[in-house]
Amino acid sequence: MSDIISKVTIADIARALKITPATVSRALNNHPGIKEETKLRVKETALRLNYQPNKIASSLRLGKSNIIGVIIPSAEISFFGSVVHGIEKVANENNYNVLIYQTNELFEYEKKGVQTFLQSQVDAVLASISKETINLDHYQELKRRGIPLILFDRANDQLGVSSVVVDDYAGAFEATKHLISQGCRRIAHIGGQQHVSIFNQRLKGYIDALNVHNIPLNDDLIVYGKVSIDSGRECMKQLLALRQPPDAVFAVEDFTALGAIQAIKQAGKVIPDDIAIIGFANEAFGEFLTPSLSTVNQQTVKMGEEAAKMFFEGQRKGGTWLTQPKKMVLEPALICRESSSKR
Amino acid sequence: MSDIISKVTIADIARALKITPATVSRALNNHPGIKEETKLRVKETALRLNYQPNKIASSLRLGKSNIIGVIIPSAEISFFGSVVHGIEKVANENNYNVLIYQTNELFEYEKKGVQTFLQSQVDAVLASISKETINLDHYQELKRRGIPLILFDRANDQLGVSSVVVDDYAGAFEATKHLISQGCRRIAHIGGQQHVSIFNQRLKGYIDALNVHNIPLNDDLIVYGKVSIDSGRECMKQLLALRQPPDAVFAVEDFTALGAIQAIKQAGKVIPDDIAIIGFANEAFGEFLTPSLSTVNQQTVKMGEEAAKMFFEGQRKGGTWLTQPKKMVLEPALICRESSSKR
DNA sequence: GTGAAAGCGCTAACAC
DNA sequence: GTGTTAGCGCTTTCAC
Repeated sequence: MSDIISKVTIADIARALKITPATVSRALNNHPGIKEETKLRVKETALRLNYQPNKIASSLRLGKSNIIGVIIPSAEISFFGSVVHGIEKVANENNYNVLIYQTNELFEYEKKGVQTFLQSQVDAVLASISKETINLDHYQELKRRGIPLILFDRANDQLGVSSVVVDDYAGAFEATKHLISQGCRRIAHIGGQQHVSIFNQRLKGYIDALNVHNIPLNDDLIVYGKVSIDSGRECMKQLLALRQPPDAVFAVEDFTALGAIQAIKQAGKVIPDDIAIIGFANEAFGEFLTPSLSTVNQQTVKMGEEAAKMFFEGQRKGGTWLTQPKKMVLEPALICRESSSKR
Repeated sequence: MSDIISKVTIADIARALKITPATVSRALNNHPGIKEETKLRVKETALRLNYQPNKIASSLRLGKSNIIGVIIPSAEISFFGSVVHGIEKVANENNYNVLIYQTNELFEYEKKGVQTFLQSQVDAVLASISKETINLDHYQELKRRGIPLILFDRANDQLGVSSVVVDDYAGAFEATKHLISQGCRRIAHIGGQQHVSIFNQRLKGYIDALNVHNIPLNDDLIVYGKVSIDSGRECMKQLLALRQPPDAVFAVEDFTALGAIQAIKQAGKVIPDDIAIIGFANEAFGEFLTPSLSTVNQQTVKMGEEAAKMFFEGQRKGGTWLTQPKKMVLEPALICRESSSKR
């Protein structure tokens, strides 16, 4: 019954048509200088025999795999899922596949990811650096081998590679400004690890927005956490314990904001009346919360698309490492929902 | 400056040590019958030259790619993200990589996914069938080629392949029973497309739970939607428009439940007091809603792990298509949160 | 316009 | 315990 079909190769097609494998290969690849008629006959036979090209063989021969390796901290964070979606879209349009490696925010896994991709002979690596990572040598290895590296979101300028990021500073500035416009004056910030540049930028945006609006900076109102629900909750508790608690919070991202919301509710305070809050990232859950969470949208799909496009364009120009690194900065967009809208 | 290193191959190591490539290959693969000393020298040199094995070449030679192809409807649904996580875990332990293909619930993409995987020479395909798919011929093609196929969650018995599913019937039964235990008597069900077996099973579980508890079935209280937030909202509106609206709703999954919640709130009714509600799938957002959403947990990570394990076990026994298909049924677990807990 | 032949990097039979 | 040789399936120079 279920006979397992032996694989059909280019040679089988050649035999069936009494021509050579070389001609079949050329015909299938629409090589100019192959008679139209031959092309047709080859393609017809390929279809009839149910031929599927062996990409592995082709990759070996051509020295390129048509695979993009993507390194992300976690697929559970919808932000990254969304970026990957954008990457996949552009990749598929260019006949590329995408391999994903999750680092779980761990440096060791990140190193292993690069290694895996090296062995898999990916044609490029698109990566978002893990929060834990400080040493960047493993990425240098890609450079030594001439494999394009493009960073997105969690970028790093020292590597001298192209990147697509969102203007975190501007996003933070707008978010803070928005809280000010709602009448808040004691605006707290729950920040993240300051060696991660995006988190540092958001802090700066917050500070400058206060300055511009002549609101004195208050050290008590800035706390640093580890960027997670739990950490957000703990940081908020600290803020609530102040003799004079804040009337608004700008959280470094949405999960942190979520934790903060839980702490605020637990303390019996009302959002946004007692304390207004805004996050960053536009995670999927934000719009479903009660009150719904104000946040900053980062154009995730576009970020992925642009990162992938950078690779394909660099490829056309002969190698990303040879051309000047480009930095693309996407404009963030404020999303005002209930959690920050005072009447 | 940035010299691009030419690739180091097995031959380079051989040359450096004045031995043959064959020996190097064997040494690197820990072949028994290679002197320990040789192995050491080879590995040392490999490290020194910064050698990275070329998996593509190895794959071509061995006729296996060490890649598992995974077909899912969407990575945005955290349910699938979570299953993939489980698959990746087991895959990595077995030195395998995972390629993901998203179908966006579209039949055409599903076909294209299988095709892509065929060309990429994946060693196995793990898939969850899209809602739109009825024709299953593209999966037969995998069979013809002897490529193991294992289904998860959205399975189909006609294909005669192994699968890992959750006991949807039992989950639905428990969910409904729980609503009954809370004192609800007019329990509605917002169902999904009935040709998708998991949705059909959930309907059955709902019906039987009512029967067992002597609650008469009421056709008005069963509406069918397309399993999305919007559809959930619309279906709920229908139910609210009844002369006698329900006092509880069992939604076919969490996004549907979310839409229903929005409609209930909009109508000015209180959850769970006026209408209790429970979903299915334990999506990430459920615990953050207000009120938090009761639901049924499906052991997603385990589902992925088990599906992957099935492949590796079948591999040891010489081909999944030759052995009897196995069906693994995971037990769902009720998660009671606020949306269904009457005082 | 098509054929012949070599080779991408690796591994496995078969030698000895 | 290691070398020799051939070949996985494809593409591409060099012929003619």
